[in-house]
Amino acid sequence: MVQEEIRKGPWTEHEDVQLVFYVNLFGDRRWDFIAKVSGLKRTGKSCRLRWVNYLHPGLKRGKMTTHEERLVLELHSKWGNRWSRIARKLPGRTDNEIKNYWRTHLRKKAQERKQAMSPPSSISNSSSSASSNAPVDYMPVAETKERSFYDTGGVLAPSSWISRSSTSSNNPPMDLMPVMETKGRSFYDTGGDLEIFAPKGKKDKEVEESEKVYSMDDIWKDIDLSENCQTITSPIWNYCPDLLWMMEEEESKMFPAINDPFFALAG
DNA sequence: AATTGCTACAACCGCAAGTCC
DNA sequence: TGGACTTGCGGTTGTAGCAAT
Repeated sequence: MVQEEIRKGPWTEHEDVQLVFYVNLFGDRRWDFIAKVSGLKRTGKSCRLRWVNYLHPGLKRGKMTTHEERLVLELHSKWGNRWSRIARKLPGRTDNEIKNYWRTHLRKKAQERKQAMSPPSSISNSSSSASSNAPVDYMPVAETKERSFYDTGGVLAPSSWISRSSTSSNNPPMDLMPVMETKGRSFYDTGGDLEIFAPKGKKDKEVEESEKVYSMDDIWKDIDLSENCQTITSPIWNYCPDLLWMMEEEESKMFPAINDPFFALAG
């Protein structure tokens, strides 16, 4: 069999646009299907990841607020490395983002906290073992230069928007806008904007549980709020605000696959 | 100015759970 | 009911950019 070549590595802008288009068309569930019909030489998995972590319109970008930071600390101490679960409590943040943030920033904070709370007993001195094998990541952290991420009043644009030259460099510096502390509906809960393909009755216990703490009323209120205000969305949407109508116009040119009989099914 | 080490984050991998037939 | 397939999750890696030396 001739196996089709699978692309890996950084996504190009064109791939992003294409993925956004097809997700709008088919919803954000059937990733293998999307990967196939879109003509992207990516796996469904890869498409999903790109969407969830980068392209989803509900994504909040920019620095974690102190509120979010505190929340992460609290929830992590409660749940451990259940990143997706923690992410559900921070609308607009992804599990990946939180995971990364934890590793680079909060591990130390958590450890300090823990030490402050418990008497200084025998603290293991394995500071070099910042290895990822450690169970819950309360690692002793060697004395390092600490950037004051706590007192960033303003919002710094992530370097990826400013100076990354490869994948996302062409995206706009949307993070220069102030980050609003809004709580949008976590996209993990929704299965995306289009739920036509979403499996029914799949609401897990965790979500229900989380709703006890963060009620749907709150969530929808927040959505209203964030819709009225100018929500910061993922870059591709800022970059191509008129993406959808543009797509309609361009689709036949840009994505020949759209004319496939396949689309008759979905349309 | 060049080098080195660190930070930030996108993306991949493997596994487990869920769904479909 | 069980096997194949898909999706979701957590862990890990790769790399660009920046600051310190």
